[in-house]
Amino acid sequence: MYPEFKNFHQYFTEKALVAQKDFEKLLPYFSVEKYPKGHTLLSKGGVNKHIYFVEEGLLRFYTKDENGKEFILHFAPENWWLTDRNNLCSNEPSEFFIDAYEETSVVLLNHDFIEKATEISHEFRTFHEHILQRHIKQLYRRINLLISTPAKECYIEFLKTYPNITQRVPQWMIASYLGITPEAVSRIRKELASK
Amino acid sequence: MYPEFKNFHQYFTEKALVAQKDFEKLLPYFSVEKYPKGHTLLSKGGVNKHIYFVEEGLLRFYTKDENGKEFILHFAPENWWLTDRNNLCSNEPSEFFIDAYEETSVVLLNHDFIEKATEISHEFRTFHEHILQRHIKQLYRRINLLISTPAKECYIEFLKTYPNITQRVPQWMIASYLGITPEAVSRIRKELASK
DNA sequence: ATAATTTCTTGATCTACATCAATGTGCAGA
DNA sequence: TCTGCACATTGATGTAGATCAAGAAATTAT
Repeated sequence: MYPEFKNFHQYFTEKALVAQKDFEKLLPYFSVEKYPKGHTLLSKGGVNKHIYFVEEGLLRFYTKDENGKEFILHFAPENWWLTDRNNLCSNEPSEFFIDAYEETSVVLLNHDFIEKATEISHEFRTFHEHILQRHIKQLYRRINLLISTPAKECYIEFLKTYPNITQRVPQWMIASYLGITPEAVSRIRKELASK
Repeated sequence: MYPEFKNFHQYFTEKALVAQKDFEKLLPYFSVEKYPKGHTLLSKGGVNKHIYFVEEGLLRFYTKDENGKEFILHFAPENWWLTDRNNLCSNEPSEFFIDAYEETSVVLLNHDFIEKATEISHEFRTFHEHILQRHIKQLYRRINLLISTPAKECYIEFLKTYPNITQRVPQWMIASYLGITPEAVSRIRKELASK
């Protein structure tokens, strides 16, 4: 069923507990897109009101400093959400970049979808609120890690948050996510391996 | 008007653009509390489903590590919101602490208030969504700062976020918020003063 | 006011991680 | 298969900020 958005469907019915009949009502309100490796979905200064559900592949959300150095705020592999939430409500230009690191297919939603879905399905409404709250909590956890913990433990936490992503992205992206250098990641790994 | 929650009222009518008649309908749905300096509103392991609007005073939101060292995630002076959002939806015990660093009076809301307010006032609904999104954006900015920027600039950004808080809290709390030591804050200040 | 406690400053050393540089490794294209 | 090129490793050295320690200043308690 729904080969193009199997994960999305499964997520809605099994995680968000949205009834199949409600899901069917929502079919007209979203679309599926496929992006090649390296495709840019949002650049600094742009406006992008989409909410992405990653069906397959890997997106990354990041900033660049004056020298073009990238800082990754968030990876989004299969079954993750990604959006520049600021953009949703306002028309302010974004400070962030989003691009596809692998060939990626996404389910494309916008604010109307959320409105419609919360109207149709009480389950979705509750679930949507829940994921927003959980997202905020995760961000606080990450801040807490960054201000309280040395790089080695941040790396260990990273592995827990994104199991198997290590094999899919170059080391400098992990370093960029952790706020350290690729060399430091290499040494941390060496040390962890020796145990 | 409303001497006990003047700021709250002003915030609702002027910032959230809630009509006076709608505000009046909400009067039965919240209460005002006053806490003495040092009062603990939430401890790790506890559950606390309140949303606080700080009418007067100063709350802080923080964690502690195994050695009891505190890490401040968030200050909330007048006109700020504070809540352990995870707690709102679930009954999981909290990982965080909240306490009053000054004598503080808060407007106490809970999830029902938000439901009611979004039902009564479309303006509030939009505004509430907006502040959630903005909150997430702020958290990403902070993460971005932490992974990309040396302590001095983090300190400068802190001053922008919380003008005048410097005079109200000890230096170690600022250090704790920035993830550095009080000595480092002292040196950063000295350096900034010499310009 | 005096004592006690907390906070702030400053200096001396230490350490985690950065930077720079060289070498090694695996994969993509001719 | 050889040639690049991006990526990973390792070593040598530098530096921001930590830690430790002592004294000054400010606050709070007696």
